[in-house]
Amino acid sequence: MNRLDPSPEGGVVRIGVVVEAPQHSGLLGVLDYLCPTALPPGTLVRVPLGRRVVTGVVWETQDAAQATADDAPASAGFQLKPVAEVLGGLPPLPATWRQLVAFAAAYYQRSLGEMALMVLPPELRQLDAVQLQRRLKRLDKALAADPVGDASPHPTGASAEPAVPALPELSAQQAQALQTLAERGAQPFLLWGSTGSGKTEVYLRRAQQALDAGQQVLMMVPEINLTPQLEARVAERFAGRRIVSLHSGLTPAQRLRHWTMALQGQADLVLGTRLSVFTPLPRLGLIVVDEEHDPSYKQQDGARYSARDLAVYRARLEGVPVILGSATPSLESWHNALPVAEGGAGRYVRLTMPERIGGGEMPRVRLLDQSRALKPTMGQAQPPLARELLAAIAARVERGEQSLVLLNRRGYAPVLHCSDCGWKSGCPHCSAWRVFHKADRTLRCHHCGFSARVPHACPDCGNQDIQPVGRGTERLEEQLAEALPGARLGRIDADVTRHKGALEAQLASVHAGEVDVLVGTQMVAKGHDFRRITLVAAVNPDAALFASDFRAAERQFALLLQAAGRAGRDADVAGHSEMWIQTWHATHPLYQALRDYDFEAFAARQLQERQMAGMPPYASLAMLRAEGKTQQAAQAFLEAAAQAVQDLVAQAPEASGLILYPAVPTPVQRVANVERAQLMIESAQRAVLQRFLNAAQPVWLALAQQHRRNGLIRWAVDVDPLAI
DNA sequence: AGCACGCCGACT
DNA sequence: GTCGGCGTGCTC
Repeated sequence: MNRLDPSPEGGVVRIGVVVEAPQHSGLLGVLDYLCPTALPPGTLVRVPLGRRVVTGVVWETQDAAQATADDAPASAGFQLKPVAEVLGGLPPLPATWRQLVAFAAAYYQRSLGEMALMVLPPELRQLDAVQLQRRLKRLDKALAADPVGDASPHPTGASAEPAVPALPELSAQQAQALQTLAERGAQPFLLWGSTGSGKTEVYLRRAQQALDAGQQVLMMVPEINLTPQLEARVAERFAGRRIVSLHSGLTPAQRLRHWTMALQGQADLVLGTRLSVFTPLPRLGLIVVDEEHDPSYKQQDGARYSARDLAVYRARLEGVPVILGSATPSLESWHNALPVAEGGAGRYVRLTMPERIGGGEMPRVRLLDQSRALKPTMGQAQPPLARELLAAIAARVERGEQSLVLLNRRGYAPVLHCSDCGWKSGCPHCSAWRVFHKADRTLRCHHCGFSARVPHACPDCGNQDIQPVGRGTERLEEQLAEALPGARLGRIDADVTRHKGALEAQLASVHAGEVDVLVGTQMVAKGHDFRRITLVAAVNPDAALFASDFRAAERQFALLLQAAGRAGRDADVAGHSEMWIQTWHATHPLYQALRDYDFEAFAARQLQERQMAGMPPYASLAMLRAEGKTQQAAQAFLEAAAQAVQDLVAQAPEASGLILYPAVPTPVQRVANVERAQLMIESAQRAVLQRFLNAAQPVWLALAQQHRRNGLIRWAVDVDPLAI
């Protein structure tokens, strides 16, 4: 032991450190190391682990003498190693950060170390003390040279001019919302406001108050690249403050720099995506979650956390207000904001802003009954666009107004089909069709990326006549071009956006009026402020009505309403703006509610269905997912997992309704030659589900070990799954 | 997860 | 004779 003690005073302290180690590594919890001095919890260190040195976070400190007095089972039989080095120069991560990470790890069933290290900037995990010191010195120099501005997303050379922009006048409802915010203090708020009602202005005003009070603000958005306008607006409004962005699109060095500025209190406002919910902010005073219903707040692999839910938890932890904003709140948030007297949970304060700023009306919704509209042309192979809709678009082209046609499916056609032998363009590695992309003549699998040139003839029978079936955005663009000669077409989807700068270029040409008809997937429905669009059409919105996923309707309603919000943003054109829904089910309640812009009615109906079906927010769900070499292997593990915890299920209180459903293949059963299956777990009480998962985890861990040689590849628990 | 050790096929 | 495949096992 003596040779491990480098301290001249002879004092050795045992410290607990968390390192990046997934739960199946067997290294759960906190690892013990020796250190000459007691490092405060939250300190970043480099520690030896096996034959390498890894970055870790000091979690707890214990006196060595005291430690030996305790039984210390974790280190029994181990020769404790000393900490390799301390990553000095950075303040320790705050206690609230550690509490947030600990909560997230426990709630989402991941190891503490994995959670803690995963939410640090990736670059930080690579650097040793010397390298980090160098980075910090450079940052200090840059900040000293430019007291405010350099690190902001829009560096401006001449920022000496304090160009205070004139603040827009508040509407009565904005003023009311701000007053309620001021009165109710540190609470969760649901800001329910129509698109165009000025939610952003409320965020900015409230943020201004926090900044003036010397506090930091965390502002979260679903996807930063899709909302460049918000970023610009924040930068403009708070020109005198240091604003940093935090998202996965940054270079590793930028991300480290922005994160460091947040931790050191140099950044006043952090604008970021879901990963920014973990940003350490010593002076945090306000959290904003914009478009809180957006599915991108849920991490979809690894530790599957919900940044929106963690934001609410964090706000309570730190005693600060959190504003969740949306025109179409998630039913969870809606239920939380509904007073108890109205059957809700009454946990959030609801702020309502029903009117659009400037008196602009939402577009009139027109439900176009396709079963009638398309009858005369039913003989054709491909259902075109309804004549009525084409006429409406053509009229707008003539008037110099713009139209947006929404189709949530990219590519030319979702599948190719041989009419002779029945061959279809399946993916050899997945249980899915390969999509025909006409632009580059490929058949592409959207699940595994497998791509090949489109064949000239049927690969099975040699028939030359293979037909595209169905329609994607490419084909829609082509059909519109044919039907509207002379109209200038534009398209925005993931294929266009793949090329860097293409999205910006395309948006700019729309804004410049160089596009008459814009075709796009859901990504165009988000946040963009198109001034001259007076018609939005959804041409294939019905699939969501009958999806097996209980959240499909909620998502579709939000998407359509958000899309409608793209139209009529200028009051002078709002009067004749329209939202067209080309549907086979015009009388469906979802469309009826949409026609009346009645989110409350839609939500009430959905909540009623959820309650009857025992679904969230009236029940808590977890999904046990497995991947295997065969479907049988994946399902065998799930079934064994359910079997192994039968007694735990039996122990749960009767009223909690803890149910394990049978193992089933996932909706897309095979991806990249990996078979996937899942098993749903449900309980009426979140706490019961949590206790159950905590108890089941070690059982499943051991079981998975056995099943690995039977073909189990991976498994994981997804708490509060978005899709089922 | 990494990174070892460890035992069986085709190459400088 | 070695280089290298990835199967099992360990890391405070």
